[in-house]
Amino acid sequence: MAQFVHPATADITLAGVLSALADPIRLQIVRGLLQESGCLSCTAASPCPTIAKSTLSNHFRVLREAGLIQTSKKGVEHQNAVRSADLEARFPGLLMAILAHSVTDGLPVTSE
Amino acid sequence: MAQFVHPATADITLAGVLSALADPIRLQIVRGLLQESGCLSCTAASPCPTIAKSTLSNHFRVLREAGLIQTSKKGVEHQNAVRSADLEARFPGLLMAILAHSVTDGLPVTSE
DNA sequence: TTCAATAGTTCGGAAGTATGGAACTATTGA
DNA sequence: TCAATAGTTCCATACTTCCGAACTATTGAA
Repeated sequence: MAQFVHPATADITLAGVLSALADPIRLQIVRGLLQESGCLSCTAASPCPTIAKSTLSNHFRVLREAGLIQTSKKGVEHQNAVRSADLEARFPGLLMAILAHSVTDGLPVTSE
Repeated sequence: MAQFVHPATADITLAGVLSALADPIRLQIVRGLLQESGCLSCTAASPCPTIAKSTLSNHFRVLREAGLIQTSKKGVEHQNAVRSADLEARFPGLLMAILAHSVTDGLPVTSE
C-alpha cells in the first residue's frame, strides 16, 4: 500500500470532479475536510457512522483519483486533505462555486 | 404524452445538477443548447451522431429531471432550453463556473 | 381517411458500477 | 508475540447505463 495514486494537477478533469462531487456522501466528506483545517482520517471524515468501511474506502478512492483530495499515510491512519490549491489552479472558482451551495443539498428550501 | 415533468426551481438539488453534468455527453448538450440561443430539438442537440436514440432520450430525461433544461413539445419535435434563470436563482454562479471550464482542458469557451 | 416518414419514448437484456460483509494487510502498543 | 485499530481488497447482490427493437405521437401526402 505504499503511496497512493494522485493525478497531477493538469490531469484533473472536469467530469471527474463533477462525478466525484455528484455523490452527497462525497460532497459532505469534502465539506467536512475543508471545515476541519483540511486533515482528517477516513473514519473521522465520514459524514455518517452507518456507512460500511469498504464503502467509505471506495468513496475516498474516488475522491483521490479525481484529484479532489490528497491522502498520506501517518501511522495507522490516513490523513486526507482537500487539494484546494491544485483545484483552484486547474478550475478557478469551481470548487468554491460548488461548495458555496452544498449546505442546501438534500434540504429543499420549500415543500417536500 | 402530456407535458414533461420539470422540478420547481426550489426543488433543484446540487447533487442532481452535478450528477447530470458529470456525464461528458450531457455537459456537451447543455453547452450546445446555450450556444444555440437555447432552443434545439433532441437530435439537433446531440453532440455525437453515433449515440443511440434511446440513450439520447435518457440523457435528456436526466437533464430535465435535474432541472437543467426545459422541454416543450412543438409538433413532432421537442424543444429544449437550458433553465439558465432558474439555475442562477437556485445556485448563483454555479452553472457558469462549471461551463467556463467545460471545454476539457483549458480552452476558453468565451472566445470560441 | 389511410399510409408513410420523422421525432422521441419505453422495454428488455447485457455490461458496468455501488454497496456492504468477511477476510486481509499494516501499524501501534502492551 | 499478541491484540487492537485503520483501511484495503474480494466477492456477491443490487442498482444504473447503454443500446437495439418495438412503440407512440405528429405531420404531410395520396
